[in-house]
Amino acid sequence: MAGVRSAVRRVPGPCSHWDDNEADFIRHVLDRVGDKWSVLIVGTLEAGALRYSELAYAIPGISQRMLTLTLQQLAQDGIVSRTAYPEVPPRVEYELTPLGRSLLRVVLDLAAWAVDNHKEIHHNRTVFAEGPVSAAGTG
Amino acid sequence: MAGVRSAVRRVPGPCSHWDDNEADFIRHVLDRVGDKWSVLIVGTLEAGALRYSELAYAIPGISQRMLTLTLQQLAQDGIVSRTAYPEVPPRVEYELTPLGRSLLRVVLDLAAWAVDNHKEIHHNRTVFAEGPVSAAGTG
DNA sequence: CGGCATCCAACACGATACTG
DNA sequence: CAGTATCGTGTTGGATGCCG
Repeated sequence: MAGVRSAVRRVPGPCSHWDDNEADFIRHVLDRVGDKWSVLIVGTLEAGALRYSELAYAIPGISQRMLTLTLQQLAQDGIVSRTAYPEVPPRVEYELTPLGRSLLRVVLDLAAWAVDNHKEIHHNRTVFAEGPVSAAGTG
Repeated sequence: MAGVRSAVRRVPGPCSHWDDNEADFIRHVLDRVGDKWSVLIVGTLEAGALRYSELAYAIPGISQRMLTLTLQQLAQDGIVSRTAYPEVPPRVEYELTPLGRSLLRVVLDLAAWAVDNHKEIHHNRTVFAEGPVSAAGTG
């Protein structure tokens, strides 16, 4: 954790910013967290394990492709666990892992920030459209 | 904040999940947070105000197009402030607003989570490639 | 039921060239 | 220096159809 801040706080000098290594897997996590389907799925799974069709049902806008794809990604990262029951009518349940729950907490914080500030953001966008003037004297 | 949880915790019943309204602006925030350029810019601006060219310099991989575009988005949302100095050699400085700083904190938390868990995630992806078996008995 | 493969449209992004 | 406009392209993601 301290590693991140130490990498971030460095004044943007000549060429380097934060280490490419760190930015790399941070970007990877960002790809998951920033993906709306991932967030929606993780959020939906907060209540407990759900079947494939239940997820598809709970998240109206999603396509089978995206549902399957995102679930695979999340399963690969160990965020959700996939349990297939070898029954005649196939049944597969997805559930948040401990790692997934810790991610959920972070995502929830993010959502909380969004809720706290969406009014201000919306307001900013509105006034921006009206008069985005922002200039300063020459000195 | 409680609004989000209350919307999330509801068991995915018939058709509803979380309110479309909430998911809407959460998605909007996600579009910013999930965008690597936005994160990079916000992170780079942590140190203080920077000029357009300084940002381009500090973030090697970015194109003018993306830099301008992302900066506009961030400025519209009130995350960064744009100050143009009417000098002969044009000078424009970008700086995090209080809102932007609060976002930075959230992003930093996210990055911290990434740092804390990237080893486990990477490990999960590895073992997933080896033996992703996960089945349960019929009951 | 759960999942995968294919096709195709939309869009995001980068590179380039030009302006004030 | 700080952008804007345009074009080409790579990827994303939805719709469809088929299989265990």
